[in-house]
Order: sequence, then C-alpha cells, then structure tokens
Amino acid sequence: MATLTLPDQLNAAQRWCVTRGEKLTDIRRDVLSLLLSHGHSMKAYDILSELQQSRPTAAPPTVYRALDFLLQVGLIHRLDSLNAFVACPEFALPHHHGVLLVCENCHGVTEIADAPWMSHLTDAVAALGFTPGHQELEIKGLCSACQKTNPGAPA
Amino acid sequence: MATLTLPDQLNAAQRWCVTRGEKLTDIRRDVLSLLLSHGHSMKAYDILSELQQSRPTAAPPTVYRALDFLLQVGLIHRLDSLNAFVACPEFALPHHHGVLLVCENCHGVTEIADAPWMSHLTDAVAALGFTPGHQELEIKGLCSACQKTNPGAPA
DNA sequence: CTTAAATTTGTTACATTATAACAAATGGAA
DNA sequence: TTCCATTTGTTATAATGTAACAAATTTAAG
Repeated sequence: MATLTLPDQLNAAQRWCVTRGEKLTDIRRDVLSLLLSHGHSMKAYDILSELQQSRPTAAPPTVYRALDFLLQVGLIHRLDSLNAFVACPEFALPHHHGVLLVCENCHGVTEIADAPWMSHLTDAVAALGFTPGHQELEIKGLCSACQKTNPGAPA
Repeated sequence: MATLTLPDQLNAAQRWCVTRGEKLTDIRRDVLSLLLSHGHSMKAYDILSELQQSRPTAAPPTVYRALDFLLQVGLIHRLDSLNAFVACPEFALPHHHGVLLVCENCHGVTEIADAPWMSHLTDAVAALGFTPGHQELEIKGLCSACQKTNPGAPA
C-alpha cells in the first residue's frame, strides 16, 4: 500500500469526484484535507473550529454540507457510534464492503476493506429478505494499543 | 419461540436484574414497558413524552438515566444509526452476539441472535489485535416489507 | 455576450439529542 | 436511629444537526 502525500490524496479525490460528475469545491476539499491530515476521526464541530482558522465565516451548515457531499461520493465515513467522521483511505476500491473497527478509548479507526467473511454476512442477511444499504459495519471495542494501557475496559 | 405477555416479560426482566444484583425500579420498569409494548425502536424524547402521560414531572435525565441502566444490564439496545432505543427480546441468552437489522425506511429492527458467521467475524477481528466490545452489530438497509413499497431506495 | 437555470454558499434561527451539577428523597445496613 | 449509598427531582446548558431563505457562483443555452 503506497502511502500518498496529502496533495496526492486530494488530487486523487478530485479525480474521483470528476469521474462521478461531481465537483470537489474549495470548502469540500478543505474539509477533506482536515480529515485526511488528522488521520483519526473528527467531530463536526471540531472540523468547524479548524475550518474557521482559514474561513472565519464558516458556520455549522458549511461543515455539514461538505460532510454530506463527501459521504455521498464515498470519500469519508460517518461513525454513528461516535457522531464523528473519518476519511476513507480506500475510496476507489470497487464494491467496497468495509468494516470499521472503532476504539472506544482513543477513538482511532481501523478500516478493513473486503474482508472474506463479509459475503457470508451479506448472504445470511439477504436470506432473511433484508437488503443491506451501505455495508459499512462499525465494531466498537479496544484497539491493540489501548488494551495494553487500559486493562479490562469494555465487557 | 414462546411469545410472552408484557407482564411476563417485565417479570422476567425483574428477575434478570435481581440476579445481577440490580434493581428494576418503577421508572426503569415503565421505560422498559414502553419499549416492549411498542415493539419498534423509540427515540428518547418520544419515550419522555409517553412517560409524561403517567409521570408529568419526568424530565430528560429521568429517561436517560433509565435508558443507561437498561443498557448496562442488557435489557435494551441503543441504535447508533437512529439515535434510538429498542428492547432486546433475548436478553437472557448467554454470550449474546447479536446483529441488529435496522430498516432505514420504517425504522423497524430485526434482531439476529447467535448467527453462525458471527464467530468468523470476531475471530478475524481478534486476529488484528482488536477486542470487540458489546458485539451488537448494526446493519442499515431495507427490510423485506419496505423493499416492496419502496423500490430502489438505498444503494 | 447575456440571460436563465442550477448549484453552491452565506446567514440566521431553531430543532434535536444528551449531560452537568446539585439538591432532595428513598432504601438498606450498622 | 443514624449513616451511607443509591435513586430521583430540578434547572440549566452543552453538543449535534437542520430549516429556510437570500446571495453568489457556475453552467449551459440562446
């Protein structure tokens, strides 16, 4: 996995949007850039605070609109369990069935793309007549780093 | 699956709490009763409104405290994707690894207890050094009923 | 080029979801 | 009874997210 620089990541995102007939405007790029450069997940109002460093007039809708767009085109994920957002490092993978491992302690996120057992899950669910939507599963727990410093936290 | 009456469900919950050294107080029982009798998921402030029919002085902390308690003892689940709560019909099952199928259209919830592929998932995740917490997976999508009335809604 | 339409952004206000903080009441145990 | 722990009442406020409409910008058409 070649680690791209931030400008390269942004350029790739730009191309991804154009391919889909969408525009990565300045605001949207700025929000994505914040998420990419942080690496970990961010809350909407934290993004807003940082965005206001360069855009003093930014307001909640400014951020939420950009986040909604980035979610639509698949450049970021929303973490329902944290009310937070994280950049998706693998946005260009086709039929991307991801699992997000969310650490309850440090709020770090590890993404697993195309896990082999994922198809078992979607098959079993489909057999019940249920059609999964965006297939991003969120599993809460403790990452390996936090288990060491935090012995015995969840169940 | 024997379908218990509401009083029987509440009594079973009562015993479950006592077993764990906890008390199912009046308020907690009332909140659980609302969730059980509704069957589908409810938002905290909807629970509050209904609770205020019988307890006019109930305030947000009244409901959130009861919900926190019921979550702790495993009598209910929180649906992160809806900011809602639902009664757990299988709270007494040991080592309960559940999957919640959440319909994005009708907000109905189907719970799968002890699915066979669940162990594959936890094993694979554990192999990465991640320790899952409460193992309640939430899968958003469309239930079979809503697929018929809602052709082509999510992806 | 100019006009019209569509999209994006600015701005204000508000809706929804959840918690902090502290006082009062309740229930057991010493 | 007296003390302590737990639960509940109460007020206020924090955190998260959206509605509604105006202004600006971009795109496409004539």
